[in-house]
Amino acid sequence: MSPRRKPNLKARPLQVHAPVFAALGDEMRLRLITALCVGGAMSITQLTSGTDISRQAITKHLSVLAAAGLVRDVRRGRERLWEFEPTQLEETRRSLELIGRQWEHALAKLKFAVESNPH
Amino acid sequence: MSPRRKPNLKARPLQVHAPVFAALGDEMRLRLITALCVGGAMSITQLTSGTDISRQAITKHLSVLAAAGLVRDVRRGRERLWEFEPTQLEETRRSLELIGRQWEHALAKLKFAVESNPH
DNA sequence: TGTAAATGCAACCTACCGGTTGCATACACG
DNA sequence: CGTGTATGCAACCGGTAGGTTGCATTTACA
Repeated sequence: MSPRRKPNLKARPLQVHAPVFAALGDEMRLRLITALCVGGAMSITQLTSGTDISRQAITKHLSVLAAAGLVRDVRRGRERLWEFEPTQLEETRRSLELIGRQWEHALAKLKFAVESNPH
Repeated sequence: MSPRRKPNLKARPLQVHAPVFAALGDEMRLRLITALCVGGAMSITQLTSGTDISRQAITKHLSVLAAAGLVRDVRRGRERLWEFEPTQLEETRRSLELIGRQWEHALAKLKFAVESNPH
């Protein structure tokens, strides 16, 4: 018997991560994530300054990121601070890792089949 | 001195991965990737059967994935086989990993600042 | 050689996405 | 209490993404 890999019990289909990938699929939103990640929690106006688009556009981007669970907001006085929320990103990253492993596994199986039936 | 982390020399900004994330941000395309990954190279018609959308739609999705470097095609006779191309996906996965680490690093720095200036 | 299968090309349509502008609202602070 | 700052809400707009349909082209094979 070939050494059997431990089955991944909570193997949710990759498709469930589509909204997260879609949220990440925009340069400006990736910049926002980076900013929040290295700079800590920031307000909308803070995030807007330094960009060349309007505050409303930034607000929309933050909404998309929040809907995907990548950031969350916390009210403080009259301002609304946004902060990076690492859990969802990490989970999505692991799903990519899993795909890579499945690929290696498929390759190994193919190689085995070829070797055991060369002609 | 706190133990300094080895600087990541080829630290391309996260934004360069936006097209890859955008390509991954669609359920159907994630299904296609999964299919190619576990099932090996497949033709367009093979990939179309089992879905409820047209062959042309599948072709477009494959083009998007190919443009992002996630799949590649190889002609064989009158059919065109598509196969998963793991390199780009792995690189993108590592960029997510990096973000997570930057976040942890920022947290640690914040904690240090708070502890060394408690009042 | 003729025919059906696999694919390519192009036009078209609709919905949504990223962005703007204008105005309303909440609230810190002198 | 008034004023400026930070934000919310909604309408609007152009472009493009995702899908379809129709027809042309290539090629395996009887």
